[in-house]
Amino acid sequence: MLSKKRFLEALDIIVNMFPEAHGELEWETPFQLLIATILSAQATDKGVNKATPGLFAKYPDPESLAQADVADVEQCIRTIGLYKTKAKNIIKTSQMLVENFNSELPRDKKLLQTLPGVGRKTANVVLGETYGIPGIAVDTHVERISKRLDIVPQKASVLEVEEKLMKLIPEERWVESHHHLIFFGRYHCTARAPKCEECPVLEYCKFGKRNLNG
DNA sequence: ATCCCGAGGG
DNA sequence: CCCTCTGGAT
Repeated sequence: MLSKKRFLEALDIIVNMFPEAHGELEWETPFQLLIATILSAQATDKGVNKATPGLFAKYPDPESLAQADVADVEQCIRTIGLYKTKAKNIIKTSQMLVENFNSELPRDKKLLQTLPGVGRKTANVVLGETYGIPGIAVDTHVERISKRLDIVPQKASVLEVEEKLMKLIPEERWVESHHHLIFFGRYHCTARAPKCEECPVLEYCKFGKRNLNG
């Protein structure tokens, strides 16, 4: 298991690899970020960004999306995976925002998660991006990197990964670190063919050393 | 544990 | 072809 000190050293190197790391979903309002993030489940941000302009042109706010026809919303987002479930969820979420939350996003993590399609990861992303509320969203990249660096057991749940990262990283760095880890996972420490042979944190990485030695 | 599910990459 | 993508609900 990698120590806290060693992990923070590796994290600083990762930060320097992608100093400009940021959220890549495109949105104009907190509501649109929420919808885009719901749509991003098991989908690439590029795929989501391709569909959301058309969706938001027709349904820019909770009021309009709350009254939308399911079939039309499905049409708008059909190129994104899991589109049937997502169409239903974003309409219902919009209805709940209008009816229960005065058309505004609840800033409370638990409350936000009462919206259909919004789980822990999505709530963390939205609250961090819009209001700067500290949190670490554990997606497929963050989970993979945490396990490759061996800061959690290979069988750890995403919640256990989140709790471990919150222990290792100072709270004021949670939101930015999340983005750095994502960029590292998306563009370097990829799932399929990770670039271990040219990796600046190889000396910290159990997985990488084993990967190169065979 | 299983289902949902299209696009892009290797 | 097979794997992966800023998961969530049952």
